[in-house]
Amino acid sequence: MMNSNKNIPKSVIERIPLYLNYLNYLVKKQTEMISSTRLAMDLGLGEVQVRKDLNLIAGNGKPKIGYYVIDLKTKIERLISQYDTNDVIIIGAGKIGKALAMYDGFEENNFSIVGLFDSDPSLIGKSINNHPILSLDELKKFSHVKIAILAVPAEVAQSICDQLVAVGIKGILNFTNQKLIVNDDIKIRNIDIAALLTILSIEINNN
Amino acid sequence: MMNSNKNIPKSVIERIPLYLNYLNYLVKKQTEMISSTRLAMDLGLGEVQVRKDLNLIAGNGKPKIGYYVIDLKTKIERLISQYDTNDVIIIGAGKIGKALAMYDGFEENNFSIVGLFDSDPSLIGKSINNHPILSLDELKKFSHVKIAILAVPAEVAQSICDQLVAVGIKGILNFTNQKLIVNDDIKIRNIDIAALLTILSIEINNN
DNA sequence: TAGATTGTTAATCGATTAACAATC
DNA sequence: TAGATTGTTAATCGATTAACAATC
Repeated sequence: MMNSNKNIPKSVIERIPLYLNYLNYLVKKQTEMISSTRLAMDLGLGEVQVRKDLNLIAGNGKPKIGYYVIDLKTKIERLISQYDTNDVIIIGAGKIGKALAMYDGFEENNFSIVGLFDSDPSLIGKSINNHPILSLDELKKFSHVKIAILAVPAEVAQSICDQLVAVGIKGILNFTNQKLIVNDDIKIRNIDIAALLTILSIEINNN
Repeated sequence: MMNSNKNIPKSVIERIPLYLNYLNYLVKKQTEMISSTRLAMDLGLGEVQVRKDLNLIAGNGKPKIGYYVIDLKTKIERLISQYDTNDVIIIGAGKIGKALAMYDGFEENNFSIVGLFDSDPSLIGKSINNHPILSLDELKKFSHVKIAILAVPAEVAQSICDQLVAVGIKGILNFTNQKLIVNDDIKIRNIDIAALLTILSIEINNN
């Protein structure tokens, strides 16, 4: 089974969700074709950049015509779902973990929370938004899961991260402000709301 | 009142929360001095980069000695709090807004949720985690607030964004996947959890 | 065909890193 | 003083953009 990996650069990968999101909107509007010019305008990107990105991702724009919406969407979805990355677990049922478990919007984007874990014995057995809180010992039963959302105290983040990797997790959405050290086949993305508010503050104050 | 604005580049601003976070940790450990070498190692950054950043931000490292922790922290905090950006409002009491209102961790980082708004009349008057849900008409009473968290449906995001700007908001943390068009004195940061999960999926699938 | 749009090659830009000078 | 660490100048790298060629 040939794998046509063109090794997409990080900067391009980070724009793919934008494209996918816009393509979904076009599908809903039943738009068949889209030009890079239009796409660039609506997403606030450079049009050459869009063309380069789409060419790299899909490689089949037609001069004078543009790109087939469905075709682009299919190509992008193929990039995403080669392996099953729809099932996601949340580690930590504290403030953030709880808020995430309460949030019901994952399904809309084809992600599904299939487990919620905590190390606090007094929480285990309770449920948040129909997600029973499980002990970390049960992690091994979730070995098909590739993505974990990490929402534990910073002090234990690295050690729990190591446990996750040990049971086969390949990608971590890290809500802690602890920098995680992992092999480079493990992918990490960090979300820190307070950090983003801080950045906004600095930008506002810097005129 | 002289303003020693060195016009800090975006890439540097984005690292400042990392530094601040680490400095807080050092203060807690009662560490007085820190070298760029050490800082770089612990944060996973290049040491020349750290030196350049700190020099730009604080400009007072001492060869052979390093940087005074307290001094660095003070300099960074001065960047942040020239204007009052501690008070934050949340717009939208739907899935995400609710989850954010439930999340109690803002105070730890000196941010405080001072208002929660929604346009749905059936929600107004109710409370989430002791935050009463207010009508958007009441926005004008919050004119001292500079930062808003936007968590409304994508379709209304731009028009509500415009309203926010009209009442004096200078920075928006945008949880919608709508690209917001604003004057460039208004600062925007986007958070899209689904997009980050998608990026992780692609990276995992791309080997 | 002519014109609109894609695709590619070269130039530019910004950020990072390397090499080295300055200094406590 | 010698050595460790900061600060700066130049080189490198990657990503974006500009100019233009290819093509439906």
